[in-house]
Amino acid sequence: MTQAEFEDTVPVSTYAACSQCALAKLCFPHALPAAFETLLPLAGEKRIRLKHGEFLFHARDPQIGIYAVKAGFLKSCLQMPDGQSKIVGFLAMGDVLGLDGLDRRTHPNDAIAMNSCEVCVIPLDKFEKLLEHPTESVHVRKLLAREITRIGAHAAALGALSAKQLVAAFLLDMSGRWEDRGYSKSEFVLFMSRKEMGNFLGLTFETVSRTLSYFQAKKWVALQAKNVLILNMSALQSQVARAT
Amino acid sequence: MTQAEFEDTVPVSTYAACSQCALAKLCFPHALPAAFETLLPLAGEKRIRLKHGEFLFHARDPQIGIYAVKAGFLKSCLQMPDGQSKIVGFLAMGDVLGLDGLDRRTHPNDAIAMNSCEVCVIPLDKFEKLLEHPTESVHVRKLLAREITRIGAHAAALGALSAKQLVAAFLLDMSGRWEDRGYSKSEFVLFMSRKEMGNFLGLTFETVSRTLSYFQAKKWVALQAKNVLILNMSALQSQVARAT
DNA sequence: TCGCGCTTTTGATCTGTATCAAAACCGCTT
DNA sequence: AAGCGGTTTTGATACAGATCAAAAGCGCGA
Repeated sequence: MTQAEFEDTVPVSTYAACSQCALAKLCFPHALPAAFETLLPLAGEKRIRLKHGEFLFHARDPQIGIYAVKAGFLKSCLQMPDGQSKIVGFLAMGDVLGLDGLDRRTHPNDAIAMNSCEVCVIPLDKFEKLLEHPTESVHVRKLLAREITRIGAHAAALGALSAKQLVAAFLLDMSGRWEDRGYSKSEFVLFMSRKEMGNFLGLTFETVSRTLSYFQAKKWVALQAKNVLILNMSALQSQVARAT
Repeated sequence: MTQAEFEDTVPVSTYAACSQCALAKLCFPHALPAAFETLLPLAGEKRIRLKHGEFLFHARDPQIGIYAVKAGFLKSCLQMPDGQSKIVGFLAMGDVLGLDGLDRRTHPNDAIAMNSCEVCVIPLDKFEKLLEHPTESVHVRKLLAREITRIGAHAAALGALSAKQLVAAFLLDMSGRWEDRGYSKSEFVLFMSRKEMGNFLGLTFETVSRTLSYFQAKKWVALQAKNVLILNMSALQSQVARAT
């Protein structure tokens, strides 16, 4: 898919650059200082709006740019050899997508909107301009390294933890991500279905549902549909460290 | 651990730079062309020898440099919250280690020698010099992106595949890695124990052993201890795509 | 060469999670 | 507000893989 075709398939609009974006401190924090003002117009000048279920990009698509989530939630999905699709990550505002395409200039995964999303686009040529500045170059390497660490921990968890441990760890992870963004760490909304949680955790949605019910029965969390209220954070933490 | 303490704990010796290393085309291929000769002395001038079970670095150690495997095999292990240690990757000659420490300047994992190893060290300051050259900078980003893709695929596999699929995929992966290094893709030696395979794949060693016996009974592979002879590559491939 | 400890294989049984099934619940559209 | 499709919960059962157990194989040092 070319850039033109791409712009044809999704609504694109032009906005202010990162300098005016409250989220810039999350995706490209170093681009903010006054000294870099010449770089600012290079990045984030376009945004893409997506509706629930729309693809930001497909696996195997040539990489057109790097993306930063401005609003909404997306999932990153890998196509398995046996046909099914596995969720390998959930993306929220401030998260950067598409960096893993830098190896082969092709995305290894699908990026799919889970609700109404707004995503900043940094076209590849402008991204490369950005990288000429050492500070940005270091930052991009950090983002890449962080992603390796994150997925590595996820892989280890999938291979080592029980359903209860996985679900507890997931709730704590979500809690931390909301906290990072300045929201409550004990009261938040899960933006994915039980099925998507299960897919991500390598469990069936029934097991996820049962496990959440179990935590609720233990009074560790209070649940209402996708609303989560964490009542006993440390109980969840020790559940992660315990087996079964 | 400081560089000095580090050198105190493991035998270190000085050798020729990458320019004379037959493996340079695997780790830092772009450093080879004549135009970059000024950069060559910066990299790979030190090597570390490790014996079976010795640590190249521990999780949480401050990052001292980037490493490239010259000979031997290592494993990268993550410490789980419940105490156990999970293998998240196996490293062989030409593989680069330690890049994921670039985020926090601290290694997120242990790197442990599985036999007698020789590892090239690129101290961090020299690595940064190397990065000043755009070609190397691009290459490092590619290595990082490739690692994200690799671990992502591994995580997806752990969450989605059955024991038979996992073991078949593992054999094919090993086969491919030997082929990449110019060896036979159908006859090779597994450099890890069944226990380590199981740890990596999220299975018990008994299940790994049973599954290998099953493949052998099917005449898809011939096994003798750690020696593998693949007799029916496509059967293994379709096993990966099939369930159960 | 022998013997000791560790790894691997194979068997028997158990269990956590998947699967199958159905009812309750929710968000949307009309 | 009623109806409808998809999601979530809960129950009953099945099974893949874990666990427990024991024998066989192998590498290595004395």
